[in-house]
Amino acid sequence: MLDLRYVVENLEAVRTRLCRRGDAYSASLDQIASLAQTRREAIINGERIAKELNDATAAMAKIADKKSDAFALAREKNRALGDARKTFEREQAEAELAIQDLLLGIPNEPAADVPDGRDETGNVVVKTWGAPPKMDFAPKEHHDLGTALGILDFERSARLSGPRFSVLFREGAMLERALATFMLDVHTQEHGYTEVYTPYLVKDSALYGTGNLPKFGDQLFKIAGNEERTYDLYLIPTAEVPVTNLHGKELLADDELPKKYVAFTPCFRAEAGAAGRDTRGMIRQHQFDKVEVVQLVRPEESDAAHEALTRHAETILEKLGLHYRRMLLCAGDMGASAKKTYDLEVWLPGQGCFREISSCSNFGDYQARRADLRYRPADDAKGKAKPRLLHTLNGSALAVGRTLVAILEQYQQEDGSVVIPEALRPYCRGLEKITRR
RNA sequence: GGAGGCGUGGCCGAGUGGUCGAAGGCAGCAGCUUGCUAAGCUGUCGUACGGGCAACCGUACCAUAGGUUCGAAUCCUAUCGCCUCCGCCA
Repeated sequence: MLDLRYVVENLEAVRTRLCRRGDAYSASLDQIASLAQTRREAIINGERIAKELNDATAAMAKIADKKSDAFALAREKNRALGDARKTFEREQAEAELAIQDLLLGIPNEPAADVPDGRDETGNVVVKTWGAPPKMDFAPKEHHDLGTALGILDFERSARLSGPRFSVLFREGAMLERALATFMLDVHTQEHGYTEVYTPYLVKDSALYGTGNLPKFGDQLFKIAGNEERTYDLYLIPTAEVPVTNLHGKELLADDELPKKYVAFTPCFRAEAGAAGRDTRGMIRQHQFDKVEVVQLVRPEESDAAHEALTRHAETILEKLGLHYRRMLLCAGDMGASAKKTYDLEVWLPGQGCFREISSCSNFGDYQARRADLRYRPADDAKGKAKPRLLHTLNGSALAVGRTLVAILEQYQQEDGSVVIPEALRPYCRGLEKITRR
């Protein structure tokens, strides 16, 4: 969410910058400006009357005889003031509610160094690491490989849960678990992240905090039932949601920053609107595992933290020897909450293309304002510093299922077996290769 | 699931209808001390919004949302959360 005062005072500049996303949100911005004026007038009027009433009330407290005519008269007079105040307060509250609704629907401003572009064709290749593995045969796609090896099963998962799920057997299941442990170890031991285990169900308020609600509810699984509950629960679409909101409504001390968390969780996505896309295999599922890194940092540190965090994700790919490239997303292809995003795309020889395996974003204070993430800066020369909003960042490091896919496809052999990357072998009881049984 | 209790400032903790934004303590900050030494003394010290060039002024905020009242941290209702006991359970 953008700051109201900032929007009102920089209306045209905001309009121009949002335009880069493909929609200037002009109508919303104009409504916000107008409502802000209404709100300001209601505040001024309401406060004037509140002052009057407070003075009158204080005077009443001094009347010794509460049964006197003077007291009764004052009471009558003040009743009207109280009603008037309530009217203005209501007007203010209504304006604020409407403003809030509009602001929640407005995306973040793209950073200045984000390229123009309306969709993924506007994204820019920043770098490419490694090379496609040499294969003197036609590479297979992961689902054919995995099914033949008996480690992937999409028939039974369909029977159990419908489309967009999978069952993993033996080395498949082991690899999933090994990858998660491997990634967690690297991030906690080498990159300084604190491992955290969170709930997989969250209140809607947490989803407002990260920006998944109110606009993208169709991507979420909402938990049905339970009449007695007064709030909605959702399955998390990513660990970003519980982890980013972890310190919501707290006031963090300067010396506990930056907060760096890594969490391994399942992710649940409705994939509405993705009908027909990636229907085969493990690329796009309703449930998948992901190791997510999240940072809460001082505002002036977020750009550097974004570069570092992206490197942390890349490290995993490099340790696994997986050929990939880094993309800088253009303004039109970024998520609504982000101000700058790098996607890491891993090479899939079976599909003959790069596929997203990680998305690393800097959100500036956009999520922090929604989720109420603040810290008190260290005292400056002028004395005690005011609380400030933090900046939030996160990235997949990595999507475990897609990493498994990439390993199957990049490490496949002509006979259909799959070599296990060396870095992963200690997590696989030393196993070097997956072969057909 | 049943019974009871509790939610106050960064933290702890007073306060049960009328100058209470809220005593006291801790932490922090500034200064003074330097023979009580992981010390002592003094002062200062919330957040948001609105107005003002500014000093500053005003309003709101005692879990959250409503309500009663001339007036609510204090009374009422609902909700959320935590604690204790019983039951159940992995």
